[in-house]
Amino acid sequence: MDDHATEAEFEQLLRGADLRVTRPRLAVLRAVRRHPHADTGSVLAAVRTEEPTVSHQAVYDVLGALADSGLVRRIQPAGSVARYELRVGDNHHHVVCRSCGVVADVDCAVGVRPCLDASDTHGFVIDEAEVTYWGLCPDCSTSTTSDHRS
Amino acid sequence: MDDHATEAEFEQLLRGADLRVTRPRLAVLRAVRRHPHADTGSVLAAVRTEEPTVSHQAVYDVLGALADSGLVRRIQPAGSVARYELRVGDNHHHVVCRSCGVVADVDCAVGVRPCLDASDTHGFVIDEAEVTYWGLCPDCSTSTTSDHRS
DNA sequence: GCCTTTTCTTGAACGGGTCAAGTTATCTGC
DNA sequence: GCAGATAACTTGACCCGTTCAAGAAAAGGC
Repeated sequence: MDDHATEAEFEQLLRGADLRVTRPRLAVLRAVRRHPHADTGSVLAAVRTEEPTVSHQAVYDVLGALADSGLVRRIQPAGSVARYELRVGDNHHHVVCRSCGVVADVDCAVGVRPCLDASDTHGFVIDEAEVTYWGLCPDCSTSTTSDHRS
Repeated sequence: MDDHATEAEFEQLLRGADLRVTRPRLAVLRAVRRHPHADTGSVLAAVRTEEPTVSHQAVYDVLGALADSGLVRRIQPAGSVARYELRVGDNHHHVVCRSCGVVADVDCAVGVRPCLDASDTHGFVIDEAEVTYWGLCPDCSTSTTSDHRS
């Protein structure tokens, strides 16, 4: 992997968002890039493989700051904890497995801004339409017992 | 309100789902009908105005059982606790206010099963497409400070 | 290099939701 | 109607993701 190049990109991203460049932040960005849709705990674990001293609070803070500046996207399907991904600004959506909870990316077939024209918005000013597909992942749909969520 | 009629309907619904008819369950159904998109705490409070002795655990159990049988629908926008509604099976969606969190119903303009044809589903067997619109409610979009979420 | 401000560490606390054991109530069959 | 079987409810403890608060550390501007 050309980590030097992306490392510099991450720095650019942070500076562009008026965020200081710190080791925890770079480590979080690397972790989210390596583990798309990872929850906070997984990000923390991944970060600590490179930066063992980073606190869990730092990871919460960093993920919050990155999400606020739009550098990462936070998703949270019903019944799941918060998950994060680097893919941002391309209006893609997610499939969630009802059985094991795994998440995958889906490009919406309709186009760039699908379903954004709701029929009656009750006076809401809408800026985003988020689509979540629910179903069973390949593994869970072929297994004999179809539901083994804890 | 013609509560006798709907009371009988609620009984039918429960029996039809192989659920015993109990006072807590009827009270929860009434509460959800009266307070669409209410969270568990609000449902509990509403239930206790009629059945003061109902435990919080009972409300969790009842809402879970009703949701599992499809008598109520559970929604959980990112950053929100679980919310419940009686409107079921009509494939409607929700607008959520980014500022105050209020939820409103939206009939999708596209049709009965919008966006259900995802471009590449990675082998998932999809059974539902859930659309969440994000924006500002009328109150929050007209107030001077546009963001006062706690 | 120094100063200001942001960021991180430490450690406690919060709250929605769940677990578990025992009691109560609903329904079925007589 | 009544008794037994089983589903549902009460009580109370507990879990865990997330947040709060205070002080220490480090990044960036001068």
